[in-house]
Amino acid sequence: MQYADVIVNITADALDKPFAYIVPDELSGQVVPGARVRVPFGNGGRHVSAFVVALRDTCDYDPSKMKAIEAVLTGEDTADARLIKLAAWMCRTYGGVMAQALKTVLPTKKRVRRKKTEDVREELAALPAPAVLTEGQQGAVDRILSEWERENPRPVLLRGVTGSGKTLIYMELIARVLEEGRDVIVLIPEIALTRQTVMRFVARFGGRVSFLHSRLSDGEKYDQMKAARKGDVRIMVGPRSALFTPFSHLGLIVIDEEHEESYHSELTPRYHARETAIKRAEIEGARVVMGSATPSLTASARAERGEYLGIVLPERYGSAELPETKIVDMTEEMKSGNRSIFSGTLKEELTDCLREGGQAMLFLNRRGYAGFVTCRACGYVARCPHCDISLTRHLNRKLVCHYCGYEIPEYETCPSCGSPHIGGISVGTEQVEEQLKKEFPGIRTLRMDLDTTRGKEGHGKILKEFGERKADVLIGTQMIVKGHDFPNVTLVGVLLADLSLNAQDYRAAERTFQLITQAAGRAGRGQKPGTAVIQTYKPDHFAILTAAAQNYEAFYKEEMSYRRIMHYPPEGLLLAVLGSGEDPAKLHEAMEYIRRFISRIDPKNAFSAIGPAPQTVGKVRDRYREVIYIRHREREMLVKARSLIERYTEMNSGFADIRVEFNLST
DNA sequence: AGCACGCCGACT
DNA sequence: GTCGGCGTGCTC
Repeated sequence: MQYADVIVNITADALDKPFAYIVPDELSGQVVPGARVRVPFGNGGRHVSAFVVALRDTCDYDPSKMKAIEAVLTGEDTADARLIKLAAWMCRTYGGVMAQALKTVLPTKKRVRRKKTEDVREELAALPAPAVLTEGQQGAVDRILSEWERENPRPVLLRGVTGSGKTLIYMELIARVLEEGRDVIVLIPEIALTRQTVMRFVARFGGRVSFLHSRLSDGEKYDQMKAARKGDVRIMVGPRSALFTPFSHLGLIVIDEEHEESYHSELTPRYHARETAIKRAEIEGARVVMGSATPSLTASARAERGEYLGIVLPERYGSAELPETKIVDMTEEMKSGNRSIFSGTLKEELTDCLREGGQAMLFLNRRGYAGFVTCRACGYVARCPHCDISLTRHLNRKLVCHYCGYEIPEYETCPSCGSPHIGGISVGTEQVEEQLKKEFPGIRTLRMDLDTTRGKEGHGKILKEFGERKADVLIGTQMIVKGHDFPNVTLVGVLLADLSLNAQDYRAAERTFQLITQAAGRAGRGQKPGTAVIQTYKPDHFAILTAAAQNYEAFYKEEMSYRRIMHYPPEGLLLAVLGSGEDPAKLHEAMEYIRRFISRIDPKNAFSAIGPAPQTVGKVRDRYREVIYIRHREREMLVKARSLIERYTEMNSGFADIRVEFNLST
């Protein structure tokens, strides 16, 4: 006998679980995961449609109480049916079960609580007339439109520095798609959904545009999705989850700031919005346009191979010029006796900036700094000889590689210069603010980091105050560099540019380049020319040099050759097997078993597996976390490895308390 | 969600 | 006596 697990209705909490049904012989073969079926439900003689999420030969439910599937529903090409198809693809591509994929893709109605939505329309009077496209922007629009004439238009990757007018190009394309009677999804990183963005879209498209953001309740989100389904809304702007807006005639998906990490979901299914958008567009017959000043290496590599249409917008929009950048070697500062966080150059520039009535932003790139060990005299950082990833200090006074588990005892003195000033760095935005007030008495500062933005609207409030010139200097972490336009900022200081180079991750250089490029791009966005001061212990590192020169091509070339040598994505595929458990010894043992299992699937050694090693964050909510990386050239092989490991861990009782997840980087 | 079951008030 | 209110609880 064959049984099917079926999801009846995910809009009600109580029904949000699989129900088991008998598969009649005459329907076997047609009943497959992802299929829509008709089933009897409840004792009132009801019949409902449901989604098959799994097939099985055994059942845990009493078979005498079980009902049979009545029919397989086909031929309906509704928005829901297409989204379910997408969910089935996500399941195959990213792993996990169909029920989770369905929950991700279909709008769920939880408790509906209606809040009054804010009306921004009054503020619109303040906006200028619609902008006219420059020659370069019009050229880009024309190239995209002619690509759309083709039988199978490729996804478009638009590269243009901050201020080159990517948003204007999107809007022009959106207007065309709306004229065709088709709908549009615009994905943006959550942090970029500012009042400014909202206003620009509302000014151009009025009531046809709607916004999703994290402050909306589930009920409000559901209402928006309903409005989109009905056709009351034609453009949905929002983060990753907006990708699943149930439009019935989807024509275009825009992905702004394509390189942003927030497009990669941390929850199962661990989908990537870029790949998933391209798949949804394929199912719906829609197009994809993505843009960034600093595209991900993956996207650029695909454009280079011709899988995407790559378009470069060279000029900055308006009269603003690129900022002048100055790289300051902090090792030299230390040698000349300056032990402050601020270099002489930065202090001089800040003094000039304030005297001329300008504003400054100080950016402390703290990402990935936790746990790495550096020499404050020479900037030396210990790296793994096998993986070229910086080592992490553990509580047992050992330095460990998070990729392969290589470890050495902690240093007493710097192996490079002999200085005893080797240890963990701890600089926070608070210390920067304190120090700044000491060195510049009377200076007005605002601080923006996780602590100060926790409150409701905290982050919008800080940006608003800074925009109104209520402070001279804005100090912050990466969140201040994302897409905010302050015309009066003429100086940007990057305090420790190489900090993020030491993240325990093969993408460290890519992230550093992106962050510095964007930080420097904040200076001089209005009429005044800007200056960016980049303080670093590694003034010769290519990621810092190319970012200072705003030279994407040079960075791309160099970084790609490194990825090629190391077989890191996009020059190879990397499957992370993420294990977690409460008992660290048990977890490690289980991960060792997985590692051995991998070498058994592949005796010829076409897989290269590294690890198990602790994950970057080694313990979360009392669960220890380890990872094994598997590299292979072919995606199919990694997908196969994943399903074999999945089956292996399900069948072995030793994995009962261990949770295993997968993450494929391409 | 939607339907049954169930335990209390005013009606032919 | 019974018709109907909607509060719980269950649906493979």
